[in-house]
Amino acid sequence: MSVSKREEEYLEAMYILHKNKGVIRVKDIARMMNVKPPSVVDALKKLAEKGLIEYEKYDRILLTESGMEIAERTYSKHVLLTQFFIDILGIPPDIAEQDACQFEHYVHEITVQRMKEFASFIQENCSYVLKQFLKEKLEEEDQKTPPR
Amino acid sequence: MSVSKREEEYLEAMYILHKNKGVIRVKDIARMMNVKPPSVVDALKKLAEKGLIEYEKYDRILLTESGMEIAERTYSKHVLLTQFFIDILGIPPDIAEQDACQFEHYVHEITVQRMKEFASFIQENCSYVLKQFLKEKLEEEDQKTPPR
DNA sequence: TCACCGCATTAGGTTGACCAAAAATGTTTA
DNA sequence: TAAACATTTTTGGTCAACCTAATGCGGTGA
Repeated sequence: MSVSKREEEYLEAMYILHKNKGVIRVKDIARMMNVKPPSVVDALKKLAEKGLIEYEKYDRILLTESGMEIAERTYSKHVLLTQFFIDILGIPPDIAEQDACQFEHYVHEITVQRMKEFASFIQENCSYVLKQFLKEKLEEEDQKTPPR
Repeated sequence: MSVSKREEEYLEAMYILHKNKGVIRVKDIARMMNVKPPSVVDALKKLAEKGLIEYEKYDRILLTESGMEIAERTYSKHVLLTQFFIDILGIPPDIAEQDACQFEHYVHEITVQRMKEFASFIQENCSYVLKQFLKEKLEEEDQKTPPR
């Protein structure tokens, strides 16, 4: 049974809530996902049918093992992509975050893996060149945002 | 008026058809997009209403100036992303293609721009290291796909 | 302990994107 | 030039994801 992009996003939101606050509440999911509570309830029902979460109405919400697995995989892509964009390309953090947050749902495992390996490789073998690049780009950005 | 991801994909498909074959036909769009002709017609009507294409039924289909602009922007992101994945990360072309094909609709201009600049910078300043990386990864891949 | 309030849920409805089947149009060929 | 074929369009319907308004639940303070 396949998991849609949107479902993956719900799972990831729940995963983060679980990690940060311990409990997963409809209201908080809604806020994170920028939707209204009824939409969350719809989503929860579907995810429960697919066996990705445990959900009984008015009861606590939990990720099942397979839901957790998907969420973790997605979240780790998120983290890796964000790091790559910031540390290697020197993208501003908020932009990097937004890009990662979409790409994580499509990118192949091999691509993120390679980004990770590439980052290490460059940092080990020509970290000076990388620093040079990042410095240049940072200066270019500062030019565009003139001092107040 | 905003353009959905899907609409952007239709525009890009039409752009490529126009570029490669001169004419844009419903049947060909359908094949490229993996949908049936009625879905294409639905999409065409909406795109025409938004002023992104010229479309009268049974008549030829053309991108307007603003439609063309969106398509070109999207397509150039596509090309750039694909190149980066292949030339810098050493991702197999078909995977690179698939990843680019999704990310192109979300990625910020600055990120693709940076990828381009990064690629040039590395190729100019430590092309040997890059070659080394790609060689290693290629060898790893060959190991996994044993000779027949 | 019960009334209240915030939160969760249901009911009912919208929109975008898709499809199969049928109808309309355009094109080719006998 | 008209029949046959190919392509496009319409019709009518599905499904996912969302919403507002109304209703239901459950913990808290008077």
